[in-house]
Amino acid sequence: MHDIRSIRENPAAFDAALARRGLAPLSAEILAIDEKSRAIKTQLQQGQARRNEASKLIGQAMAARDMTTADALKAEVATLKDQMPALEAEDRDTGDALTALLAAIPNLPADDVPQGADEADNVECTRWGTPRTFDFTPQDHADFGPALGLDFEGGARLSGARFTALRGQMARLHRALAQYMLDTQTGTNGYEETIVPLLVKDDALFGTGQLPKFAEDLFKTTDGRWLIPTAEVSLTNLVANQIVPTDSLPLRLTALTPCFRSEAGSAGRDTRGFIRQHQFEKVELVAICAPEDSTAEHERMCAAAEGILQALALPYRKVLLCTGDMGFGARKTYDLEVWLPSQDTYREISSVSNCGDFQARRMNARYKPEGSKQTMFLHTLNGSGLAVGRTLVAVLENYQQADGSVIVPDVLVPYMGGVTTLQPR
RNA sequence: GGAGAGGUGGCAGAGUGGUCGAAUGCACCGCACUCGAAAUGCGGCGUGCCCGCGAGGGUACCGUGGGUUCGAAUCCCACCCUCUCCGCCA
Repeated sequence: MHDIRSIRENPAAFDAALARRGLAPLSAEILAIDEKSRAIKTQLQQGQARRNEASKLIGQAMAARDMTTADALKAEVATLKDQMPALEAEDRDTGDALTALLAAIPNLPADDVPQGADEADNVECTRWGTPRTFDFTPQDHADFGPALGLDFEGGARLSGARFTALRGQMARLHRALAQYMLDTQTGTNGYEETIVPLLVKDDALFGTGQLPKFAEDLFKTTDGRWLIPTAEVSLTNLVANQIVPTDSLPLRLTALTPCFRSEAGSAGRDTRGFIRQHQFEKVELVAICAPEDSTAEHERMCAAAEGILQALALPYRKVLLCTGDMGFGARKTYDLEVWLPSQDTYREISSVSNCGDFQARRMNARYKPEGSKQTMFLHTLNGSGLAVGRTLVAVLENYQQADGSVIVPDVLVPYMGGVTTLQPR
């Protein structure tokens, strides 16, 4: 959500930032509505002021038994009240229009975000690890996975496309990955373990920016709630409408949850395999901090996500997203892309974003800086640390052997009850 | 799901139709006293929005949304949430 005052003060800068996102200028339209809205407000409030004043006088007149004056004043208020509903409606309508307009505008990119149209313009920051040289042709996990317990057919029978069941050693490996990630983020990296609701109300999704624009990407329950598409929604909204005690900042939270996405816009993409599912698990990282700390917090969070890939010895690259590829709420995003041998390319496995005060404004999450009487909006950040399903795919593909078995990465062996290899059946 | 009680400022807690944005206490801030602190005294102390260069003025907000009334924290309706008891249940 954008601050109408900053748009008022510098409409040109606002439009310039929108242009970086590939959007047409909006400040003129916004400010026209804003001006109209304020004019109506002023008029309405003058009416209310007179009504309040007259009502007090009526009280006094009646106490003095001066019915003539009281009746005259009552008549005046009656006239006033005839006009007010129309003004009230107009006030509500312009206010709603302004909110609707502002709520649909994405966050503005940070200055150091590269200009670009789509993912082709993203900038690679670093590469870690060297893709393994295979002495056989590496297979797609969708092909050798079923023999190891990836049950695509079972999932599809139950629930349709993009649902998968995991069985036996595959389920165990998935659990091992999730536990390892959670242990690392709560231990080494100091994020607070959190269990959150998976069903949330409209307000929560508005707060993080999924609503009102992206309802079609979500699943909705019959009682009007929504399944979370990411634990970012639940974790970040924990501070919604709160004034967070300054000494508790930064808040660093993590949660392992299933995530539900309708994938409405991705028909035909990644239809094979375990890459793009309606339901998948993810260890999410969220940080809530003071504005001056969010840049450092962003780097810290990204490092926390990278640590998992490094511990698993999975080659990856870190990419700085360009203006055209960033999500709605982000002002700066790093993607981590893991090497997938079967695709001979890097695929997204984590996205780490600094949202600045964009989400905090939408959900009214504030703090009171030391020595200040004024509350200020917090900064919010979120990142995957990591997407468990995609990490499973990366482990399978990078650790596959010619015989269809998969070696378990060293750090996971304790989580696998000592099992060192997944054997096809 | 049924019955009952209740939702007021950072917290506790008054307030059942007019001068209530709201007593009082605690917490907090400033000042005085003190070498300093405590205690005490005095003063201050909610948020959003609109108007104004400013001083300041206005408006809205007592769970949420409607309604009655010249006037609503207070009356009416609906909904949400919390607590207690009963039922059911992982």
